Amino acid sequence: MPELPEVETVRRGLAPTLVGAHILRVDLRRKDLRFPFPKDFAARLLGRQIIALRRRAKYLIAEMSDGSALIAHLGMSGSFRLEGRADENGVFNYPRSKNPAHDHVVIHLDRGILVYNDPRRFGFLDLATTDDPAPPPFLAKLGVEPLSNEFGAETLAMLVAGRKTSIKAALLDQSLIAGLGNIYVCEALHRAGIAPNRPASEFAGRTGAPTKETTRLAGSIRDVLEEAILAGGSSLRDHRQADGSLGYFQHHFRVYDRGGEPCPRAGCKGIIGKMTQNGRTTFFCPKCQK
DNA sequence: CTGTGTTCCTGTTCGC
DNA sequence: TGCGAACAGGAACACA
Repeated sequence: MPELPEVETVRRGLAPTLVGAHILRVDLRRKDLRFPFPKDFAARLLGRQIIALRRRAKYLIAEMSDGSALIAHLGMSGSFRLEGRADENGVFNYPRSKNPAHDHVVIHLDRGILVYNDPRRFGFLDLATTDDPAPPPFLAKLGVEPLSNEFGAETLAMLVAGRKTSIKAALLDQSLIAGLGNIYVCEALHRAGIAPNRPASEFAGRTGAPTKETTRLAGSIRDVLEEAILAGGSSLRDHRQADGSLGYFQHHFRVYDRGGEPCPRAGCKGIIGKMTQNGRTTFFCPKCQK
């Protein structure tokens, strides 16, 4: 589920409750997720107040009153949920449901309970502290934020220059552009009418000036992310009312997971195809993506 | 340094 | 209907 738009949607959903909340208790229900929890993880969060909830690429960052920060990556199947109803004594209880499978971390706040659930455990939580000025290496390696002002056709052209790999693999590389995943790369390439297996370096432009294609691609990336965030925001209410397993944006996909269906581009008679690139499935229209 | 294949894990879907 | 195989939104890691 979680690429940049999903993480941003989660951030917006959590922020009103988390920002300003104090951490009263942290329960780790296993010793690791993808990685072991950092030393004294729970103890170091205790008593802190969350003063901001930010997003960097697919990471959520909860900034604490003491300058430390809780960093979360949802991997493939991670999610946060809030259990916010107090009992008659004003105490928040966990668990409220009988069988909370894969609830690995339970953070008790003064205004609710934040639960991290992750069946596949590809996600992880980390803590950046004030004693250690160097940001965690996985944040330091991240490339440009695709919705920032830094990102545009010129930046994209520069980033792919000299790359021997496909444009699809380049767009998935988090050290170049940070936040795109398999779905939105497929979607952006379709919108831009670009074949996923073309060499990335073709989008560098010959004279340093971005080509029309590169400009179109940069625009498509921005558009699809922004639209997905809007749709995610509007369907978050549904997500809360239902019991959690509904995706946010899948009805808006034009190619992803639509192999065999007609291409939705106006006037295009193509049929959406499927191929594998670098071990990931690519969906594309062989007719209008050149 | 760059590019690619493997690996971690469980749940869901697919094909026989 | 049942059951094993294939596959899934990610990315660190090992290696060519």
